[in-house]
Amino acid sequence: MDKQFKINAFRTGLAQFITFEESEWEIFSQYLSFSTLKKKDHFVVEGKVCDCIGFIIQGAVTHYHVKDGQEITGYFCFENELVSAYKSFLRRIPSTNFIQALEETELVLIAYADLQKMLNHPMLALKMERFGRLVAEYYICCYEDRVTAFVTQSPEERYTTLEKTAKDIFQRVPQHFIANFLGITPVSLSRIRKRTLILKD
Amino acid sequence: MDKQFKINAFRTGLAQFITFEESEWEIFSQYLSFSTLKKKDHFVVEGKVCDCIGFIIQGAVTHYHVKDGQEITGYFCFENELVSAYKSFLRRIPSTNFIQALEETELVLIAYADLQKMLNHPMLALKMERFGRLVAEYYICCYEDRVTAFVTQSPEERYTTLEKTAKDIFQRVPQHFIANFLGITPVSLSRIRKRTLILKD
DNA sequence: TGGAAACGTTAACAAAAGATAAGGATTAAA
DNA sequence: TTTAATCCTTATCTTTTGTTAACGTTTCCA
Repeated sequence: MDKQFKINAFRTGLAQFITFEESEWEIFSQYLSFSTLKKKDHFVVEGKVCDCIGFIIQGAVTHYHVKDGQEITGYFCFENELVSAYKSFLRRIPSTNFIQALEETELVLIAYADLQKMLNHPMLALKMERFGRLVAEYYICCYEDRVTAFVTQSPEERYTTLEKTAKDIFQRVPQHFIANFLGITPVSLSRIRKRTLILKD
Repeated sequence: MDKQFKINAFRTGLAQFITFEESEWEIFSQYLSFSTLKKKDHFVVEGKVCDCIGFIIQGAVTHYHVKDGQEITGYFCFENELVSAYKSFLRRIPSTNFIQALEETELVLIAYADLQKMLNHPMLALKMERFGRLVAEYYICCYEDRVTAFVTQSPEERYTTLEKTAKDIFQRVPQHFIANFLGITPVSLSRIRKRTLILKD
């Protein structure tokens, strides 16, 4: 995939958070790098500090933990979303989970060191601080909903909500990943689907 | 409680995020206001836009949802922590939950409108953007752990972890609130406690 | 293209959690 | 101080979930 295309797509995608003036973009874009993950390639590995934030131009990734030798999927990201092991990235500590490409995935990357340089760059500092703030605030809102769902809803309710609000995920992600995401086992999700399907008639 | 004391405590407490120069503090502190909540007073009510971020000088609050007429506690905050219904505050939408004082609680407040003024204040803008970013990043890290716990751990494991890492909560918060926080019913938590107590001998 | 791996469903059983109610202890309030 | 409210525990029963394993499909490679 062409770099210029990726850069443009990135700029468009960032508009949900912030827009750069030409002069700012010229500087900002010099700090970007690019990466293509093949299916099953890892973006982050447990035990290593996550060094980049990625923006997905094309493709999809999963976040998963390994517990007792089992992989448990906690999250997915698709096109036009940022991806990183944020706690690891922000605190510079080893990641506790893996991030892996579900399909061939095209990314634009911002390295931690480069982000720091931009935060210290007189022309960019204010905008980058704001950019960081808005991204972080965005995730807070997402997380708030997610935690609320775990606290106030049953697994079946969480499934029903997901099925209503993000039906496309089911076309794109194996069902047992979605089960993990909902905090239940694949077998249990299969049962819930059967139950709720009958009720729909 | 004396305002000057509260302001000083606030400044000290903010040091976990950011430190202000004298000149900055003079401006910043003019935007602060103060509040004392009596036990059971609400900081935020469902259906209303949350207008402030509070910093707890003294006291404790709970976040709770009402579902089918039942109160379900999702979170607690204590001294030296910020409190707000963030999604409501940030997006200017009605809150989906209540925030209520568990004890008499002393707060320093930043109103949304004032925060915007500070973000536009030439002397303060950069620092406030950074402040906002760091606070939001802090919560992302908290939320990441919380969601991970829901996805990868059983209720019993979540209880055991909490009991290890934040035992003091049990001295300060009714147990059925903690049950909600863990995503289970009070009856179930009581059983888990009995189970794990026996295993300890 | 043939064999292996991955995936979803189902069954059977065990374990855990939810719902409801009752009882006792503590705390708060009238 | 007496009454009421709050809180935790326990018991019983129902429902749901977890666990393990089997089966048939589909997908993926080698």
